[in-house]
Amino acid sequence: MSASESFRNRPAGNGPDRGEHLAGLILALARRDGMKAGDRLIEQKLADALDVSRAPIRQGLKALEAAGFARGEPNRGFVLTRSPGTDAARSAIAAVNRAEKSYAAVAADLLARRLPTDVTEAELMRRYALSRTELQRLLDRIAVEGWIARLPGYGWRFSETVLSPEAQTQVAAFRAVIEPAAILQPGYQLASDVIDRLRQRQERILAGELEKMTIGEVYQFGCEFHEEIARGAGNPFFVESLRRVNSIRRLFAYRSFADRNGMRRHIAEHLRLLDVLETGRYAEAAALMTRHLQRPLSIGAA
Amino acid sequence: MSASESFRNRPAGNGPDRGEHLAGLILALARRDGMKAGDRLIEQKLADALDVSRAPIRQGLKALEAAGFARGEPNRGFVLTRSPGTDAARSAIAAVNRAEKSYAAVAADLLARRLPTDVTEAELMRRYALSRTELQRLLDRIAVEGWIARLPGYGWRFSETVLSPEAQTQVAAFRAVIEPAAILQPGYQLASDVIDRLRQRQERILAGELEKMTIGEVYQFGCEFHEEIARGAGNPFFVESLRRVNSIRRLFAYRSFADRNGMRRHIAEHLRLLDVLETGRYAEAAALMTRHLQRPLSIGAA
DNA sequence: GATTGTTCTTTTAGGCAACAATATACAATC
DNA sequence: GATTGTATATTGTTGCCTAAAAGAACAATC
Repeated sequence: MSASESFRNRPAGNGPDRGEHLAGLILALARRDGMKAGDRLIEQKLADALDVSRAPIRQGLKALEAAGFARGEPNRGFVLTRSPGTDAARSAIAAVNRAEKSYAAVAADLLARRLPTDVTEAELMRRYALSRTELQRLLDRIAVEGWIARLPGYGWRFSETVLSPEAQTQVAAFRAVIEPAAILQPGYQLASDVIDRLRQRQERILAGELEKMTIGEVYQFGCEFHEEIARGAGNPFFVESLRRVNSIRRLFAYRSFADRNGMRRHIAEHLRLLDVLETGRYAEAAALMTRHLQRPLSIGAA
Repeated sequence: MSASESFRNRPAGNGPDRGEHLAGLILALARRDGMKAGDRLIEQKLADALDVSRAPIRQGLKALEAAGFARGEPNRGFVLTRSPGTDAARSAIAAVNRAEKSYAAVAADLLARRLPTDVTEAELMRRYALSRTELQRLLDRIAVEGWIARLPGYGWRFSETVLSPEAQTQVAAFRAVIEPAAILQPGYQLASDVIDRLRQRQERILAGELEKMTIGEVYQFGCEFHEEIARGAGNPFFVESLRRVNSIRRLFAYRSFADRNGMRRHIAEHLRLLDVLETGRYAEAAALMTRHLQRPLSIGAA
């Protein structure tokens, strides 16, 4: 068998090791649900939560055990051995897979004008050393986010407008319309358990987790917060359009840095917003949201 | 060569015959631009307009000649022989390709609850007799429109909310927010040539073309009108989100019928809107748009 | 000078077969 | 009765190869 032979038919997966990828997802889930060391990791529950079958979950659990975060015993399944909120856990989660890396690379290259607006698949495959399928997945994802589109013939075209320098301002303007309007929709309501959950998470961050979080995580939580608020309108199109612009914002976030003080004020505003929403004063909440969105916080943290 | 041999490596194309497909696109373009019999069909112009190279355009022109809509002379290219607004032209355009048919079939099956929310590619390939690539294109398109998404493992999941019965109301509510807000954006302006073009098209429809148009065309023109208005805000995210919901509306439009009288009033409102926009009275225009969107016109014709 | 006709290269898509990843069904265990 | 362990069926991916579609460049023609 030649050296190159060993690369033939290499496993598909979404990265160097599908198991590790899933380990990260499981850990992230455990973290989000506030699980502690000693809690059981039930395969079917995880599978349902992550929308996969038990097979890949199992691989993830094995990888998690190998990394020292879980322990498995025969016929008893796996148990979390460490709190998923530690530094080590975070670095394990942060072990991004190939797909994510290529995504970031394309975004960076595009923003730095190192890519032409029109590209062919073969060109991209070479440039980022991706298989056809990997590239297809990547392009599909980008297409859904709206900053690339298939040309009728061969090739793809990047959206010029969506990634222009003005895009950030335009996203802000768009959000300033959408988000308050969502709150003002007739029938708007946010279930009290949702409010509680959001409040807890914000408080946990304010209490100390902020320092331990990566910029990506802070950004992620911010987006989820705002999307959850918008969801109260009971109209998926508001949430959808918000997600869409958030995915664009994330592109710019790759190059932004953290402003911890601004974030504190920002999170305080989130909590205030929750208070007002809880009492059903929606007009006031919408006004608050409008003001909140006007603050010129550094990009990665709304 | 065996019988099955002749099907091996059959041309890619987007349907039974790529040439006919392009003939349709060319005809539609000619129609949209109001071309008449005798006008020259310049290859490069068509190629640029349709984002393709001259090669496929050429095939389209030949197909058009074969269908009797154009005549080609050596070293002179092609000339339109009939007005593209006739019934025959329409049926030629309506000769939808396989891709479009599958799209419509999936939409219909889904709306009629004949499809489960979770589906696998293999299942869909069998059901709609599509090759893998054809199916991938179809799924990608649907994913961009936002009513299906890839599952982490095998298979795809249809969005339950986006196609629920309430979706139409929700789209309306969303548009009622987005469209007037777009007009109210600071710096909003609609170039006078854009206004002229829109006005001409609307007047042409009102003058008589309406009777000759299919429901799909009426719908299409309506969408383009509204998107063009939104474009005046100079913010692509407004236009983008509008396009997105319009593609959802189109799904429901497949089952709706025409209401010619309602449409007349509708188009009259469009013209009135253009008048107000032309004079820069944006607040008034936004109010007009709000009212316009509140009219309960039958679905396929906004 | 613009447009068409022609040629040549690049790029993409299809089919096939092997294989890896996933899902599912059922037995074993706590 | 719920959960884990295991076997089996199904699904999706990969690589290679060929053919066709698209793009680009250039000559010919009006």
